[in-house]
Amino acid sequence: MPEPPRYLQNLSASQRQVATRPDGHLLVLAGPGAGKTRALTARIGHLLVARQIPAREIAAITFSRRAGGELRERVATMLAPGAVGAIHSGDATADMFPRPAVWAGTFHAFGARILRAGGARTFGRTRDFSIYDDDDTERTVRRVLTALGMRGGSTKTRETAHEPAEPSRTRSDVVAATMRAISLLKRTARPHPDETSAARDIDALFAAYEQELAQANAFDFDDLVALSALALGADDDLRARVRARTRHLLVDEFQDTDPAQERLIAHLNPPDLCVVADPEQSIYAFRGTSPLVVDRFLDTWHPATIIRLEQNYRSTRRIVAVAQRLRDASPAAARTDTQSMARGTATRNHPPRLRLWTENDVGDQIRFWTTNQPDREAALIVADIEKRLREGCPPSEIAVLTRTHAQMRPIEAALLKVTDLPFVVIGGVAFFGRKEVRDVLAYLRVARTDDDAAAFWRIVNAPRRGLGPAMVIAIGREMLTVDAPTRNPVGALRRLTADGRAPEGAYDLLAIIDELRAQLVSGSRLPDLVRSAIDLAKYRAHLTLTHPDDARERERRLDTLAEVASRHSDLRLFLDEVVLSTQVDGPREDMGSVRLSTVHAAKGAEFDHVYLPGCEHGVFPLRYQAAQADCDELGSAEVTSENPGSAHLAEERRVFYVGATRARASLTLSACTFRQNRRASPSRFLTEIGSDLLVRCDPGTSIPVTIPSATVRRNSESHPATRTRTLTDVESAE
DNA sequence: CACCGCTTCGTTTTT
DNA sequence: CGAAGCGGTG
Repeated sequence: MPEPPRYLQNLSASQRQVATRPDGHLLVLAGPGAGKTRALTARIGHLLVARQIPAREIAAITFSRRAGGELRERVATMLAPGAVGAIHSGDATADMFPRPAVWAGTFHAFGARILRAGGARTFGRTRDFSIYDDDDTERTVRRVLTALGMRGGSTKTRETAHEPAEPSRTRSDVVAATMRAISLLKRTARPHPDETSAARDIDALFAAYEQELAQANAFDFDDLVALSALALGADDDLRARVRARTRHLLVDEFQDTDPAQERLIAHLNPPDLCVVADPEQSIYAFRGTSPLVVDRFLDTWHPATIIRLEQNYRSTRRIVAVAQRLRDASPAAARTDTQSMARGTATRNHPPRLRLWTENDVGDQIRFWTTNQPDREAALIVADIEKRLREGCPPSEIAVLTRTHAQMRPIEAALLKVTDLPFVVIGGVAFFGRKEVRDVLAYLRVARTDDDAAAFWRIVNAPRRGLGPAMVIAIGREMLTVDAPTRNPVGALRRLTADGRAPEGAYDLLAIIDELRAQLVSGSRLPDLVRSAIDLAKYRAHLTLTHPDDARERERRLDTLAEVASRHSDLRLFLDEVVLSTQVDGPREDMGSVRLSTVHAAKGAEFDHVYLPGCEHGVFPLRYQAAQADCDELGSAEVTSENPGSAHLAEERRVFYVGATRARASLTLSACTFRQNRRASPSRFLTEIGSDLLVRCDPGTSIPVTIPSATVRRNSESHPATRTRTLTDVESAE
C-alpha cells in the first residue's frame, strides 16, 4: 500500500470522508473538539492536490477574520511545510492571491468583495464606497431620528411611583431598538421595506436611513451580505464572475448563518458545497440565526450527504459527559430525536442528533462551588488561577468565560490586584473600537472622500473647535441646499466658511482635511498619514485634556495604530480591514495571557482550564425582558411561535454548552448566593448536568463538601434518567 | 452658543 | 467607565 498523501495523514475515518467526498452537497455535523478545521483543511488539500482544482475556484467562509487566516495558513503548511511565509495571513495584498492561496474570510468580507467587484453599481454606489460599522450606523440613526422629529420619548421619563407600566424609553433605548429593527429587517426579511412592515415608524425610519447611506456612498454592515446577494441576482456578468471563484465553497460554523447569508449562498449556487455545523452551538439568535438553518440546508440542497464527527479529541471524558448531558437537555435535540425515532430513521430534513464520545482520560472532577457575592467569587477564581500558574500552567491555557460583559468587572478588578498576572480582556471594547483610534481613522476617512458623512460628524468637533450642536444643524441645513448627488457635509462647511457664516474653528478643520488630502494624493505612506492626522488635529493635547488619567495609554494605542497601518499600502484596503475586523482580530498582544472573555467571543477557542462564573438563575441563563418583543416580531418566528419562553432558554443552554466545551482538562463552575443585593439561586443547567457529574466543593478548593442527604435525594429523584446514565455511557461508546 | 464640571445611570450576546 | 443630562460661565 502506498502511503496516503500528506493531507490525509492522521485523519479519522470520518474526517477522511469529509476530505475526499466528491462534489455535491455535504453537511458535516461536528461536535466540539471533533477536528472539523482539520477536516476542512484536508478537504481543501484534497481539492488542490488530488483533483488539481485551481485555488481560485475555492472559497471558505469562516466566522472571524483570524479563523480565515488560520485556515489559509494551515492549508499552506499542509501542502508545503516550511514554506508558510509565502502566504501571509494578513490582507496586505488583498487583491492578488499569491500562489495556492484559497480565499478565506467572513461573510461580510466576502460580501464587500462582491460589492467592490461591481455589485455596488446596482445600488447607485461607486466602487470605492465607504463601509459603515455599528458606530457609524448609530450616528446615522440618531440623525435620522432627529430629522424626523422622533426624539424618542422625553428625557424626563422619571418613573413616578404610580406609573410602572410605561417602560420609560430613553433616547438610547429608541436608538438601540431602531438599529435592531433595521438590522433584523436587512438580515431576515426582504431587502425592500416597501411592503408591509411591522411598524409604520420603521418604514419611514428605514427609508430615511437608506437615503442617508446612499447619499454618503456607503453600505452598512448588513448591506454587505444582503445587498451583495441581491447584486448577484441582478447582475448576470457579476454573478458569472463570482460563481467562477466559488465553485467549491466551504462554510464553517454554518449553524450561525442568518437568512441573508443563506440567500447569498443560494445565489452562488456552488456545485460543490460543504458546510460544517453543530446545531447545539447556534448562539446568535439575537441577530437572526436559528439552529433550524441546519434542517433547512437538507431541504434546500437536496440531496445532501451527512457526515458526523462525534469523537471529541479535545476534552476529558468528564467534560464530554457534561457536554452530552447538556445536549440531552436541549429541546431541539429532543424534537429531532422523537421525530427520527417515530419514522425509524432520520428524515430528510431532520438530521440524526450527535452522540459525543472520546477516548481521552476521565480527567479531573468537574468542580462547582458557591460563594456569597461576585467580589468573593472573583477573588476565589483568581486565587485558583494563581495556583495553576504556580504549578507551571501557561497563562494562555486559562480562561474565564462569562455570559455578559458586566460580569467581567469584578473579575478584572481581582486580576488587576495580582501583580505580574498577565491577562487580556476580549470582547470589551476592541482595539479598533477605541474612541481615539476611531477618531483618528475618521480623519483619514474624511481625507479620502467628502461623502463619508458619519466620519465627518465624528470629527467635526473632536477635538473641540467651537463647532457645537448649533453648527452641526447649520451644516446639515446647508447640505440640503444643493442637488442630492453633491450633498455632503464637507462641501456644506466649505460654503458656510466661504460666506463667512462659520466660526474660526471651521477654517482649521478644512485646513486639516485639505492638508491630509494633499498628502494622500502625493502618495504618503499610511503610517505617516496616521501621524499627520494626529498632529494636525492636535489630538494628543486633546487626549491629555480630556483623559488626564490614562492619556498615555491612549497615545500608545495611536502609536500601535500607525504600526498596524504600516502593514498596508492602500488606505481603502486598510479601512476595509479595520471595519471588518472582529473582536478577536485586533493586533495580538494576548499570547502569554490569561483570557477573560464572553462565551460568544470565545467561540472556536480552547483552553486547558476554563472557569464559568455566574452559574445562577437570571445570569446564566440570562433573564431579560426588553428586547424579547422586537425579536419575536421580526426575528426567527419559526422558533418562537411554538414556545417563546423555552426558545430563549434553549439558546442560553447552547451558550452554556459552548462555554463548557472550550475546556480541555478542567472545568470549574461557580455561583453566588447574592448578586446586586438580591438573592440568587443556582442555574438549572447545574441540575441538568447532574449531581453525579458535578462535584460540589468548598469554595475555592477541590475538596468535596458533604451535602445534606435530602439535597442529594431531591436532585437524583428529579433526574432519574441522567442519574443512571453516567460516565459509563461515554466510556462504552467506543 | 459653546463648553466645563457636575451628577446619574445603566450594562445580552456581535459580524 | 461611558454616555447623557443639567446648570452656570465666558
